[in-house]
Amino acid sequence: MTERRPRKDAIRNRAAVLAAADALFARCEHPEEVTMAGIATAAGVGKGTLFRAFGDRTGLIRALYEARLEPVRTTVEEGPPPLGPATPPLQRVPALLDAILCFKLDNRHLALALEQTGADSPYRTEHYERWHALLRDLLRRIPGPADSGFTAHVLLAATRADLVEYLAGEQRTPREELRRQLADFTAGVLGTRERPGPDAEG
Amino acid sequence: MTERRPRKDAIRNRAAVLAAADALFARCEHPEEVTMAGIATAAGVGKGTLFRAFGDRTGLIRALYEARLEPVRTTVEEGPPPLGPATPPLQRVPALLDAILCFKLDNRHLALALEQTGADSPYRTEHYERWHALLRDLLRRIPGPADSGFTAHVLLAATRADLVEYLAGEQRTPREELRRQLADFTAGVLGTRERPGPDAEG
DNA sequence: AAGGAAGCGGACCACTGGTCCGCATCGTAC
DNA sequence: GTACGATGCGGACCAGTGGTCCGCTTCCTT
Repeated sequence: MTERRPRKDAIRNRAAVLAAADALFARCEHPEEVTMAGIATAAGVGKGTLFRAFGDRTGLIRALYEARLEPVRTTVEEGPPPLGPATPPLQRVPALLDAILCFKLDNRHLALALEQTGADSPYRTEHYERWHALLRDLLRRIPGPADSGFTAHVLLAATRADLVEYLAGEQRTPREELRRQLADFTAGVLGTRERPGPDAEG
Repeated sequence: MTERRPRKDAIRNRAAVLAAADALFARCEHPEEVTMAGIATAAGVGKGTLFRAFGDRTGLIRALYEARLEPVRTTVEEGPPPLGPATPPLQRVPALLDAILCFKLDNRHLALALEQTGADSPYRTEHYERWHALLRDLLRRIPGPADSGFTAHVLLAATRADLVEYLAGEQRTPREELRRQLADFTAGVLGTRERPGPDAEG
Protein backbone atom coordinates (compact mmCIF):
# COMPACT_ATOMS: atom_id res chain seq x y z
CA MET A 1 0.00 0.00 0.00
CA THR A 2 3.02 2.29 0.01
CA GLU A 3 1.84 3.81 -3.25
CA ARG A 4 3.97 6.90 -3.36
CA ARG A 5 2.53 9.68 -5.43
CA PRO A 6 4.51 10.31 -8.59
CA ARG A 7 6.67 13.34 -8.71
CA LYS A 8 5.07 16.40 -10.20
CA ASP A 9 7.42 16.54 -13.18
CA ALA A 10 6.46 12.93 -13.90
CA ILE A 11 2.79 13.87 -13.87
CA ARG A 12 3.38 16.85 -16.09
CA ASN A 13 5.42 14.81 -18.54
CA ARG A 14 2.87 12.04 -18.69
CA ALA A 15 0.17 14.49 -19.60
CA ALA A 16 2.40 16.17 -22.17
CA VAL A 17 3.16 12.84 -23.79
CA LEU A 18 -0.49 11.84 -23.98
CA ALA A 19 -1.43 15.18 -25.48
CA ALA A 20 1.38 15.07 -28.02
CA ALA A 21 0.61 11.50 -29.02
CA ASP A 22 -3.06 12.31 -29.39
CA ALA A 23 -2.27 15.22 -31.66
CA LEU A 24 0.16 13.22 -33.74
CA PHE A 25 -2.21 10.32 -34.26
CA ALA A 26 -4.94 12.75 -35.20
CA ARG A 27 -2.70 14.48 -37.70
CA CYS A 28 -1.19 11.45 -39.41
CA GLU A 29 -3.04 9.23 -41.84
CA HIS A 30 -1.37 5.94 -41.04
CA PRO A 31 -0.79 5.17 -37.38
CA GLU A 32 2.55 3.48 -37.97
CA GLU A 33 4.10 6.71 -39.09
CA VAL A 34 3.75 8.00 -35.56
CA THR A 35 6.98 6.90 -33.92
CA MET A 36 7.98 6.87 -30.30
CA ALA A 37 10.83 9.24 -31.02
CA GLY A 38 8.42 11.57 -32.76
CA ILE A 39 6.06 11.58 -29.81
CA ALA A 40 8.94 12.24 -27.44
CA THR A 41 10.16 15.16 -29.49
CA ALA A 42 6.69 16.61 -29.87
CA ALA A 43 6.16 16.34 -26.14
CA GLY A 44 9.53 17.90 -25.42
CA VAL A 45 10.79 14.94 -23.41
CA GLY A 46 13.30 12.18 -23.92
CA LYS A 47 12.44 8.76 -25.25
CA GLY A 48 13.29 7.15 -21.97
CA THR A 49 10.47 9.06 -20.34
CA LEU A 50 7.95 7.53 -22.71
CA PHE A 51 9.01 3.99 -21.99
CA ARG A 52 9.30 4.62 -18.28
CA ALA A 53 5.75 5.96 -18.14
CA PHE A 54 4.00 3.52 -20.47
CA GLY A 55 6.20 0.47 -20.80
CA ASP A 56 6.03 0.20 -24.55
CA ARG A 57 4.28 1.52 -27.60
CA THR A 58 1.22 -0.62 -27.05
CA GLY A 59 0.94 0.61 -23.50
CA LEU A 60 0.97 4.20 -24.62
CA ILE A 61 -1.69 3.68 -27.26
CA ARG A 62 -3.80 1.70 -24.86
CA ALA A 63 -3.58 4.44 -22.23
CA LEU A 64 -4.67 7.00 -24.78
CA TYR A 65 -7.51 4.85 -25.98
CA GLU A 66 -8.80 4.08 -22.53
CA ALA A 67 -8.71 7.74 -21.62
CA ARG A 68 -10.82 8.61 -24.61
CA LEU A 69 -13.16 5.72 -24.04
CA GLU A 70 -13.77 6.46 -20.41
CA PRO A 71 -16.77 8.80 -20.87
CA VAL A 72 -18.51 6.24 -23.05
CA ARG A 73 -17.86 3.56 -20.51
CA THR A 74 -19.28 5.69 -17.72
CA THR A 75 -22.38 6.49 -19.71
CA VAL A 76 -22.92 2.83 -20.46
CA GLU A 77 -22.31 1.66 -16.92
CA GLU A 78 -24.23 4.26 -14.98
CA GLY A 79 -25.90 6.61 -17.40
CA PRO A 80 -29.52 7.06 -18.35
CA PRO A 81 -31.32 5.06 -21.02
CA PRO A 82 -30.93 4.08 -23.77
CA LEU A 83 -27.30 3.35 -22.92
CA GLY A 84 -27.53 2.92 -19.18
CA PRO A 85 -28.24 -0.29 -17.31
CA ALA A 86 -31.92 0.45 -16.82
CA THR A 87 -32.62 -0.09 -20.51
CA PRO A 88 -34.25 -3.33 -21.62
CA PRO A 89 -31.89 -5.45 -23.73
CA LEU A 90 -33.81 -5.09 -26.97
CA GLN A 91 -33.14 -1.38 -26.98
CA ARG A 92 -29.83 -1.41 -25.18
CA VAL A 93 -28.04 -3.68 -27.62
CA PRO A 94 -28.52 -1.43 -30.64
CA ALA A 95 -27.81 1.64 -28.54
CA LEU A 96 -24.57 0.11 -27.34
CA LEU A 97 -23.46 -0.83 -30.82
CA ASP A 98 -24.32 2.59 -32.12
CA ALA A 99 -22.32 4.19 -29.35
CA ILE A 100 -19.32 2.02 -30.14
CA LEU A 101 -19.62 2.78 -33.84
CA CYS A 102 -19.80 6.51 -33.19
CA PHE A 103 -16.81 6.29 -30.90
CA LYS A 104 -14.78 4.56 -33.58
CA LEU A 105 -15.89 7.09 -36.14
CA ASP A 106 -14.81 9.89 -33.88
CA ASN A 107 -11.51 8.24 -32.99
CA ARG A 108 -10.65 6.39 -36.13
CA HIS A 109 -6.95 7.07 -35.94
CA LEU A 110 -6.66 5.86 -32.37
CA ALA A 111 -8.80 2.78 -32.78
CA LEU A 112 -6.88 1.87 -35.88
CA ALA A 113 -3.58 2.32 -34.12
CA LEU A 114 -4.71 0.12 -31.28
CA GLU A 115 -6.04 -2.71 -33.42
CA GLN A 116 -3.01 -2.55 -35.63
CA THR A 117 -0.61 -3.24 -32.82
CA GLY A 118 -0.05 -6.61 -34.34
CA ALA A 119 1.81 -8.06 -31.40
CA ASP A 120 -1.20 -9.24 -29.46
CA SER A 121 -4.68 -10.03 -30.65
CA PRO A 122 -7.19 -7.22 -30.21
CA TYR A 123 -9.45 -9.71 -28.49
CA ARG A 124 -7.41 -10.12 -25.37
CA THR A 125 -7.66 -6.53 -24.22
CA GLU A 126 -9.52 -5.46 -21.13
CA HIS A 127 -11.94 -3.18 -22.90
CA TYR A 128 -12.85 -5.77 -25.51
CA GLU A 129 -13.56 -8.33 -22.84
CA ARG A 130 -15.75 -5.78 -21.11
CA TRP A 131 -17.82 -4.89 -24.16
CA HIS A 132 -18.12 -8.52 -25.10
CA ALA A 133 -19.24 -9.66 -21.68
CA LEU A 134 -21.83 -6.91 -21.48
CA LEU A 135 -23.17 -7.57 -24.95
CA ARG A 136 -23.26 -11.32 -24.41
CA ASP A 137 -25.21 -10.97 -21.19
CA LEU A 138 -27.71 -8.69 -22.87
CA LEU A 139 -28.13 -11.12 -25.73
CA ARG A 140 -28.69 -13.97 -23.32
CA ARG A 141 -31.79 -12.19 -22.10
CA ILE A 142 -33.19 -12.06 -25.61
CA PRO A 143 -34.72 -15.30 -26.86
CA GLY A 144 -32.91 -16.74 -29.83
CA PRO A 145 -31.20 -20.00 -30.66
CA ALA A 146 -27.84 -18.62 -31.74
CA ASP A 147 -24.92 -18.69 -29.31
CA SER A 148 -24.84 -15.39 -27.44
CA GLY A 149 -21.09 -15.29 -27.10
CA PHE A 150 -20.50 -15.79 -30.77
CA THR A 151 -23.21 -13.34 -31.75
CA ALA A 152 -21.62 -10.75 -29.49
CA HIS A 153 -18.28 -11.29 -31.19
CA VAL A 154 -19.75 -10.82 -34.64
CA LEU A 155 -21.71 -7.73 -33.70
CA LEU A 156 -18.57 -6.22 -32.28
CA ALA A 157 -16.67 -7.26 -35.40
CA ALA A 158 -19.13 -5.13 -37.34
CA THR A 159 -17.60 -2.10 -35.64
CA ARG A 160 -13.95 -3.00 -36.08
CA ALA A 161 -11.71 -0.06 -36.67
CA ASP A 162 -10.35 -1.10 -40.02
CA LEU A 163 -13.79 -1.91 -41.37
CA VAL A 164 -15.09 1.43 -40.18
CA GLU A 165 -12.06 3.10 -41.69
CA TYR A 166 -12.63 1.32 -44.98
CA LEU A 167 -16.30 2.18 -45.19
CA ALA A 168 -16.23 5.68 -43.82
CA GLY A 169 -12.78 6.80 -44.82
CA GLU A 170 -12.13 5.13 -48.14
CA GLN A 171 -15.57 4.49 -49.51
CA ARG A 172 -16.89 7.74 -48.13
CA THR A 173 -19.98 6.18 -46.65
CA PRO A 174 -21.66 8.99 -44.73
CA ARG A 175 -21.78 8.68 -41.00
CA GLU A 176 -25.55 8.54 -40.74
CA GLU A 177 -25.83 5.91 -43.41
CA LEU A 178 -23.30 3.73 -41.66
CA ARG A 179 -25.21 4.07 -38.42
CA ARG A 180 -28.42 3.16 -40.18
CA GLN A 181 -26.83 0.14 -41.81
CA LEU A 182 -25.52 -1.12 -38.51
CA ALA A 183 -28.87 -0.51 -36.86
CA ASP A 184 -30.67 -2.37 -39.65
CA PHE A 185 -28.32 -5.28 -39.42
CA THR A 186 -28.61 -5.41 -35.65
CA ALA A 187 -32.37 -5.30 -35.87
CA GLY A 188 -32.26 -8.24 -38.24
CA VAL A 189 -30.10 -10.23 -35.87
CA LEU A 190 -32.31 -9.40 -32.92
CA GLY A 191 -35.47 -10.07 -34.87
CA THR A 192 -36.81 -6.63 -34.04
CA ARG A 193 -36.96 -5.45 -37.59
CA GLU A 194 -40.21 -3.77 -38.42
CA ARG A 195 -42.15 -6.11 -40.62
CA PRO A 196 -43.14 -5.24 -44.13
CA GLY A 197 -42.73 -1.55 -44.26
CA PRO A 198 -41.83 1.24 -46.54
CA ASP A 199 -38.12 0.75 -46.24
CA ALA A 200 -36.95 3.84 -47.93
CA GLU A 201 -33.84 2.63 -49.61
CA GLY A 202 -31.63 5.61 -50.33
CA MET B 1 2.36 -8.68 -75.13
CA THR B 2 6.06 -9.52 -75.26
CA GLU B 3 5.71 -11.52 -72.05
CA ARG B 4 9.02 -13.30 -71.90
CA ARG B 5 8.97 -16.47 -69.89
CA PRO B 6 11.01 -16.22 -66.70
CA ARG B 7 14.32 -17.97 -66.60
CA LYS B 8 14.23 -21.43 -65.16
CA ASP B 9 16.38 -20.55 -62.15
CA ALA B 10 13.93 -17.78 -61.38
CA ILE B 11 11.08 -20.27 -61.48
CA ARG B 12 12.93 -22.72 -59.28
CA ASN B 13 13.83 -20.03 -56.79
CA ARG B 14 10.34 -18.70 -56.65
CA ALA B 15 9.00 -22.12 -55.81
CA ALA B 16 11.71 -22.67 -53.22
CA VAL B 17 10.90 -19.38 -51.54
CA LEU B 18 7.18 -20.11 -51.41
CA ALA B 19 7.79 -23.55 -49.96
CA ALA B 20 10.23 -22.25 -47.37
CA ALA B 21 7.92 -19.42 -46.35
CA ASP B 22 4.99 -21.76 -46.06
CA ALA B 23 6.95 -24.08 -43.81
CA LEU B 24 8.20 -21.23 -41.66
CA PHE B 25 4.79 -19.68 -41.18
CA ALA B 26 3.38 -23.08 -40.31
CA ARG B 27 6.10 -23.69 -37.74
CA CYS B 28 6.07 -20.33 -35.98
CA GLU B 29 3.39 -19.19 -33.61
CA HIS B 30 3.46 -15.49 -34.34
CA PRO B 31 3.73 -14.49 -37.98
CA GLU B 32 5.97 -11.52 -37.30
CA GLU B 33 8.78 -13.75 -36.16
CA VAL B 34 9.10 -15.00 -39.71
CA THR B 35 11.54 -12.56 -41.26
CA MET B 36 12.47 -12.02 -44.86
CA ALA B 37 16.07 -12.91 -44.10
CA GLY B 38 14.92 -16.09 -42.45
CA ILE B 39 12.86 -17.09 -45.44
CA ALA B 40 15.76 -16.36 -47.77
CA THR B 41 18.13 -18.48 -45.73
CA ALA B 42 15.64 -21.32 -45.44
CA ALA B 43 15.10 -21.24 -49.18
CA GLY B 44 18.81 -21.13 -49.87
CA VAL B 45 18.67 -17.87 -51.81
CA GLY B 46 19.70 -14.29 -51.20
CA LYS B 47 17.41 -11.65 -49.84
CA GLY B 48 17.50 -9.75 -53.10
CA THR B 49 15.83 -12.69 -54.81
CA LEU B 50 12.86 -12.48 -52.46
CA PHE B 51 12.27 -8.83 -53.13
CA ARG B 52 12.85 -9.18 -56.84
CA ALA B 53 10.27 -11.97 -57.06
CA PHE B 54 7.60 -10.61 -54.74
CA GLY B 55 8.19 -6.91 -54.36
CA ASP B 56 7.89 -6.80 -50.60
CA ARG B 57 6.86 -8.81 -47.60
CA THR B 58 3.18 -8.24 -48.20
CA GLY B 59 3.54 -9.42 -51.78
CA LEU B 60 5.13 -12.64 -50.68
CA ILE B 61 2.48 -13.41 -48.10
CA ARG B 62 -0.25 -12.52 -50.54
CA ALA B 63 1.20 -14.82 -53.19
CA LEU B 64 1.31 -17.65 -50.68
CA TYR B 65 -2.22 -16.99 -49.56
CA GLU B 66 -3.63 -16.82 -53.05
CA ALA B 67 -1.89 -20.06 -53.97
CA ARG B 68 -3.49 -21.83 -51.03
CA LEU B 69 -6.84 -20.24 -51.67
CA GLU B 70 -6.96 -21.13 -55.32
CA PRO B 71 -8.64 -24.56 -54.95
CA VAL B 72 -11.40 -23.03 -52.84
CA ARG B 73 -11.91 -20.30 -55.37
CA THR B 74 -12.16 -22.81 -58.19
CA THR B 75 -14.67 -24.89 -56.30
CA VAL B 76 -16.76 -21.82 -55.60
CA GLU B 77 -16.59 -20.49 -59.12
CA GLU B 78 -17.15 -23.62 -61.11
CA GLY B 79 -17.71 -26.50 -58.72
CA PRO B 80 -20.84 -28.47 -57.90
CA PRO B 81 -23.41 -27.42 -55.28
CA PRO B 82 -23.55 -26.43 -52.54
CA LEU B 83 -20.57 -24.19 -53.28
CA GLY B 84 -20.85 -23.88 -57.03
CA PRO B 85 -22.79 -21.27 -58.94
CA ALA B 86 -25.79 -23.51 -59.55
CA THR B 87 -26.77 -23.36 -55.89
CA PRO B 88 -29.65 -21.12 -54.86
CA PRO B 89 -28.51 -18.22 -52.69
CA LEU B 90 -30.19 -19.38 -49.52
CA GLN B 91 -27.99 -22.45 -49.45
CA ARG B 92 -24.96 -21.01 -51.14
CA VAL B 93 -24.40 -18.20 -48.66
CA PRO B 94 -23.97 -20.47 -45.65
CA ALA B 95 -21.94 -22.92 -47.70
CA LEU B 96 -19.64 -20.14 -48.80
CA LEU B 97 -19.13 -18.83 -45.29
CA ASP B 98 -18.50 -22.31 -44.00
CA ALA B 99 -15.90 -22.88 -46.69
CA ILE B 100 -14.15 -19.63 -45.80
CA LEU B 101 -14.22 -20.46 -42.12
CA CYS B 102 -12.76 -23.90 -42.75
CA PHE B 103 -10.09 -22.41 -44.94
CA LYS B 104 -9.08 -19.99 -42.20
CA LEU B 105 -9.08 -22.78 -39.65
CA ASP B 106 -6.80 -24.81 -41.88
CA ASN B 107 -4.52 -21.90 -42.67
CA ARG B 108 -4.62 -19.89 -39.50
CA HIS B 109 -0.99 -18.87 -39.59
CA LEU B 110 -1.16 -17.63 -43.15
CA ALA B 111 -4.43 -15.80 -42.81
CA LEU B 112 -3.18 -14.19 -39.64
CA ALA B 113 0.03 -13.12 -41.31
CA LEU B 114 -1.87 -11.60 -44.17
CA GLU B 115 -4.35 -9.67 -42.07
CA GLN B 116 -1.61 -8.53 -39.75
CA THR B 117 0.33 -6.82 -42.50
CA GLY B 118 -0.68 -3.55 -40.97
CA ALA B 119 0.48 -1.40 -43.86
CA ASP B 120 -2.68 -1.62 -45.91
CA SER B 121 -6.18 -2.45 -44.84
CA PRO B 122 -7.21 -6.07 -45.36
CA TYR B 123 -10.25 -4.78 -47.18
CA ARG B 124 -8.48 -3.52 -50.23
CA THR B 125 -7.14 -6.86 -51.39
CA GLU B 126 -8.25 -8.59 -54.52
CA HIS B 127 -9.53 -11.69 -52.82
CA TYR B 128 -11.53 -9.78 -50.27
CA GLU B 129 -13.19 -7.75 -52.97
CA ARG B 130 -14.01 -10.96 -54.78
CA TRP B 131 -15.59 -12.68 -51.79
CA HIS B 132 -17.45 -9.55 -50.87
CA ALA B 133 -18.84 -8.97 -54.34
CA LEU B 134 -19.98 -12.55 -54.62
CA LEU B 135 -21.59 -12.56 -51.20
CA ARG B 136 -23.25 -9.22 -51.75
CA ASP B 137 -24.75 -10.35 -55.04
CA LEU B 138 -26.10 -13.49 -53.44
CA LEU B 139 -27.61 -11.49 -50.61
CA ARG B 140 -29.27 -9.14 -53.06
CA ARG B 141 -31.25 -12.06 -54.36
CA ILE B 142 -32.57 -12.81 -50.91
CA PRO B 143 -35.34 -10.51 -49.75
CA GLY B 144 -34.46 -8.45 -46.72
CA PRO B 145 -34.33 -4.79 -45.89
CA ALA B 146 -30.76 -4.63 -44.64
CA ASP B 147 -28.07 -3.31 -46.95
CA SER B 148 -26.54 -6.25 -48.82
CA GLY B 149 -23.09 -4.74 -49.03
CA PHE B 150 -22.90 -4.05 -45.33
CA THR B 151 -24.33 -7.44 -44.43
CA ALA B 152 -21.70 -9.07 -46.62
CA HIS B 153 -18.98 -7.17 -44.81
CA VAL B 154 -20.23 -8.24 -41.42
CA LEU B 155 -20.64 -11.87 -42.40
CA LEU B 156 -17.10 -11.88 -43.70
CA ALA B 157 -15.94 -10.15 -40.54
CA ALA B 158 -17.30 -13.14 -38.65
CA THR B 159 -14.56 -15.22 -40.26
CA ARG B 160 -11.67 -12.85 -39.71
CA ALA B 161 -8.41 -14.53 -39.04
CA ASP B 162 -7.73 -13.04 -35.65
CA LEU B 163 -11.24 -13.79 -34.41
CA VAL B 164 -10.92 -17.37 -35.63
CA GLU B 165 -7.51 -17.58 -34.01
CA TYR B 166 -8.91 -16.24 -30.77
CA LEU B 167 -11.86 -18.59 -30.65
CA ALA B 168 -10.24 -21.72 -32.00
CA GLY B 169 -6.67 -21.27 -30.87
CA GLU B 170 -6.93 -19.50 -27.56
CA GLN B 171 -10.35 -20.41 -26.29
CA ARG B 172 -10.13 -23.90 -27.69
CA THR B 173 -13.53 -23.79 -29.30
CA PRO B 174 -13.78 -27.05 -31.23
CA ARG B 175 -13.88 -26.79 -34.98
CA GLU B 176 -17.33 -28.28 -35.37
CA GLU B 177 -18.80 -26.03 -32.73
CA LEU B 178 -17.40 -22.97 -34.40
CA ARG B 179 -18.87 -24.07 -37.71
CA ARG B 180 -22.21 -24.64 -36.07
CA GLN B 181 -22.14 -21.23 -34.41
CA LEU B 182 -21.39 -19.50 -37.67
CA ALA B 183 -24.10 -21.49 -39.42
CA ASP B 184 -26.61 -20.60 -36.72
CA PHE B 185 -25.72 -16.97 -36.90
CA THR B 186 -25.93 -16.94 -40.67
CA ALA B 187 -29.28 -18.63 -40.58
CA GLY B 188 -30.50 -15.94 -38.23
CA VAL B 189 -29.32 -13.22 -40.55
CA LEU B 190 -30.86 -14.87 -43.59
CA GLY B 191 -34.09 -15.55 -41.77
CA THR B 192 -33.88 -19.23 -42.61
CA ARG B 193 -33.96 -20.27 -39.01
CA GLU B 194 -37.04 -22.20 -38.11
CA ARG B 195 -38.86 -19.62 -36.06
CA PRO B 196 -41.81 -20.30 -33.82
CA GLY B 197 -43.56 -17.00 -34.31
CA PRO B 198 -43.94 -14.48 -37.07
CA ASP B 199 -42.46 -15.66 -40.30
CA ALA B 200 -41.77 -13.15 -42.92
CA GLU B 201 -41.82 -14.16 -46.50
CA GLY B 202 -39.30 -16.85 -46.70
C1' DA C 1 30.71 -19.78 -79.05
C1' DA C 2 29.68 -15.52 -77.80
C1' DG C 3 27.24 -11.76 -76.36
C1' DG C 4 23.75 -9.49 -73.94
C1' DA C 5 19.91 -9.83 -70.96
C1' DA C 6 17.94 -11.57 -66.84
C1' DG C 7 18.64 -12.87 -62.38
C1' DC C 8 21.40 -13.47 -58.13
C1' DG C 9 23.24 -12.48 -53.44
C1' DG C 10 24.62 -10.41 -49.45
C1' DA C 11 26.80 -6.18 -47.88
C1' DC C 12 24.66 -2.16 -46.96
C1' DC C 13 21.20 1.47 -45.54
C1' DA C 14 17.53 3.91 -43.00
C1' DC C 15 14.81 3.46 -39.39
C1' DT C 16 12.32 1.26 -35.69
C1' DG C 17 11.19 -0.06 -30.72
C1' DG C 18 13.48 -0.53 -26.67
C1' DT C 19 17.58 -0.17 -23.05
C1' DC C 20 20.82 2.09 -20.02
C1' DC C 21 23.04 4.95 -16.85
C1' DG C 22 25.29 9.43 -15.64
C1' DC C 23 23.06 13.42 -14.22
C1' DA C 24 19.36 16.83 -13.04
C1' DT C 25 15.35 17.45 -10.33
C1' DC C 26 12.35 16.82 -6.61
C1' DG C 27 10.50 15.97 -1.84
C1' DT C 28 11.88 15.71 2.72
C1' DA C 29 14.29 16.13 7.21
C1' DC C 30 16.60 19.09 9.73
C1' DG D 1 17.67 27.43 3.76
C1' DT D 2 20.29 23.49 3.13
C1' DA D 3 21.73 18.88 2.62
C1' DC D 4 20.70 14.49 0.85
C1' DG D 5 18.68 10.28 -0.91
C1' DA D 6 15.26 8.81 -4.02
C1' DT D 7 12.92 9.45 -8.29
C1' DG D 8 12.78 10.61 -12.81
C1' DC D 9 15.08 12.40 -17.05
C1' DG D 10 17.25 12.18 -21.66
C1' DG D 11 19.49 10.91 -25.59
C1' DA D 12 23.41 8.01 -27.00
C1' DC D 13 23.21 3.42 -27.91
C1' DC D 14 21.72 -1.34 -29.41
C1' DA D 15 19.63 -5.24 -31.94
C1' DG D 16 17.02 -6.32 -35.52
C1' DT D 17 13.82 -5.20 -39.36
C1' DG D 18 12.32 -4.39 -44.31
C1' DG D 19 14.19 -2.91 -48.34
C1' DT D 20 18.07 -1.36 -51.91
C1' DC D 21 22.07 -1.77 -54.83
C1' DC D 22 25.36 -3.28 -57.95
C1' DG D 23 29.24 -6.30 -59.29
C1' DC D 24 28.99 -10.89 -60.64
C1' DT D 25 26.86 -15.33 -62.32
C1' DT D 26 23.68 -17.89 -64.98
C1' DC D 27 20.89 -18.48 -68.70
C1' DC D 28 18.94 -18.00 -73.39
C1' DT D 29 19.46 -16.73 -78.11
C1' DT D 30 21.70 -16.58 -82.33
